[in-house]
Amino acid sequence: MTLILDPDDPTGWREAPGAAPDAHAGPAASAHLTAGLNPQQREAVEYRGPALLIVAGAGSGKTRVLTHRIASLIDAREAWPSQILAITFTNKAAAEMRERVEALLGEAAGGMWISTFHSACVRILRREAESIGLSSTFTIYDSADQRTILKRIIKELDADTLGFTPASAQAKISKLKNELADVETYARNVNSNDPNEVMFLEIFRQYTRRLRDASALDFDDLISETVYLFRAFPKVAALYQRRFRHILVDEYQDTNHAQYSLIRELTRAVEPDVVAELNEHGVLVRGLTDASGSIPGASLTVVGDSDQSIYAFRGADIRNIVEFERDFPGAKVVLLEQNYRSTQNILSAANAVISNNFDRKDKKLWTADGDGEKITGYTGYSAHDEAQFVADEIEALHRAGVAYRDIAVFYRTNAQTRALEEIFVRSALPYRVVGGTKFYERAEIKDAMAYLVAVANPLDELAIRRILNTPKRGIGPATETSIASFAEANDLTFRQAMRAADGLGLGPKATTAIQGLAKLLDEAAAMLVPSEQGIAEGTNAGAAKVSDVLAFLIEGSKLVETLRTSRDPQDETRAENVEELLAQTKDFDRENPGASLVDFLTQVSLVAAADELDDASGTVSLMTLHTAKGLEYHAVFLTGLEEDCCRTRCRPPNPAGRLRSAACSTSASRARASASTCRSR
DNA sequence: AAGTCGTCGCTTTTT
DNA sequence: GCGACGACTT
Repeated sequence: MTLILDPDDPTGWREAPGAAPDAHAGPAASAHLTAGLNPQQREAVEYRGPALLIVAGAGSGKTRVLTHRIASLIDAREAWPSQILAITFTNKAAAEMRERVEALLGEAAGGMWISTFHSACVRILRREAESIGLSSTFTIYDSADQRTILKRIIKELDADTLGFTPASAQAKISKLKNELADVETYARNVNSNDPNEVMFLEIFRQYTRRLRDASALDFDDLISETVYLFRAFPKVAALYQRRFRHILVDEYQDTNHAQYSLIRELTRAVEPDVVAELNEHGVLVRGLTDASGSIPGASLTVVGDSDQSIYAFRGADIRNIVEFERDFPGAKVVLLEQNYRSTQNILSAANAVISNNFDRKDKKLWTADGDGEKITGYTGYSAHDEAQFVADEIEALHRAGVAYRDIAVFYRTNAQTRALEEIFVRSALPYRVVGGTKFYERAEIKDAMAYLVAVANPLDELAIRRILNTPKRGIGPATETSIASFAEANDLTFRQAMRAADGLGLGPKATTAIQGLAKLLDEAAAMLVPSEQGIAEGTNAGAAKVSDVLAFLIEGSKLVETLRTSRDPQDETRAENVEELLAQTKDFDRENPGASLVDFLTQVSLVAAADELDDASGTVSLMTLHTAKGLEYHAVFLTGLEEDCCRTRCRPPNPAGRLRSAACSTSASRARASASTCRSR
């Protein structure tokens, strides 16, 4: 293992006076960084110490506090930008936070890491991949990819007879990974008399093996593998523990065990023996060590509110925030209770719902903005009736001068958009569904992306098999199987087996087709090799741009051509979608000069629904309550509030025309979407 | 190998 | 109510 000095770590910080974190650093911030803050917000910005918990009720200005706190740390020279790691919930929130910090400081603050858990982990893993035997161009599998693999495994093992479905296996694997239980840990606890457990272990094993062989990680791996990396290689961990002196985590109530463990690893002190090793490798630690010769753990700030925990289904553990003071003894707690976004009527209604939660610490949100307009309740006779009400109300708001883009409609599940969309189309209301079936989930886009993935990561068998016969080139399942078994028998990768297609004894047509595809992918990969100068600099100089590679692949595979000449009328739209993807890669190339294909693929893998939201769109936004978290609108509609609306599975379909639907809207005041836990019974 | 028809089961919520 | 998948046909 080699330790390198982080390339984007400015060296100046070592010389700076007071660079070491110091709890008694004196008056913290310039006045402009605390101006206009209430006393509690100011306290949260100015507090200096190892651990700070900011309990921030909905709409209490926590983003403001976080950005001011970061700016204050930098402004007071208590941290260099590169020593800051801030974790946000979406990439969009990260970009906004960076802009706001830079606006406060009046200068660019490059080197700050502000990102989601997943983005930060990918960045670390790509850099340290070789330590854990992974290619730095590893693929990130989304849930559809996971399901495809699990489907194949379940079929091969006949596991469906025991009731396993791809979805059930995926959920179970995800749960285990979020609890940091890897296959071998699970294997040790398996009850060998239970055929279900034995079968699941086999599924888990195969799944793990296939991802490893393909050099691929799923979403949950991104977090857990980073934790394993840090635990197995203290010297690697020390690089990051040394670097990040201030770690700030937003939405802490929605962290799961793996994310919690990651934070614990990152805030761990570096022991003197490891400090000595860092020194030997030329990693500078001067000014960071304390009297005992160790580097103290980073200071940690978490922001959250247990009333706003909505991700328990993906392993979020509310104990992380409830037990923060026990985990980090001596932690300071600041409560933000003044709400700046809603009127009292809205707060009271929200409170009435939340107060039904058990185990709840009472919080009293208040506002100085007065009662405001009352919330409107409406009970419809059907989903369509409800949608019509919403549409009429939106029209009324619009006539009263509210812009469409300041209006949002929320629901629990994506399936609930249907009635709304029908009525909105009929009423000619401009709207946009945020999330749901995304652009990148369309089959033709996944095909084009699979070409890029296959070029970036030649080990990725899933990607290659997806495009093997797309567009149709006469390679059917039989041919596919014979390539796979040839690879297996000769210890080759699928890709290598394709290159050696001559020896497979297939028909001339199939052989030519396979070799043609292998050649296309190899040539595209060759375009990505940087020039000698680029290699010498360690940059991407001389490598083809993403859009050039994609254009080459589309041309060589006839992907768009095939769609254009197809008889299926829908294929014209599909061709346009692929062209749209090409346009997006051009935008990417322009906005990210020097970025690689892997950077593009990573970005696409990690976009959240809310990241796609275009603030200037001029349309009403439709989205799930989960997607809405952290967003803000002038008027919002909550639809489908009736009991049991989303659990049709266990109930017969609703008798026609008698579905009770409830919508409620708030307007003429700024309402902030902030969903709350609603545990039934 | 590709096209057509009929059956099953599925959806909370997401990085 | 829709889409994915398998069996069947050409």
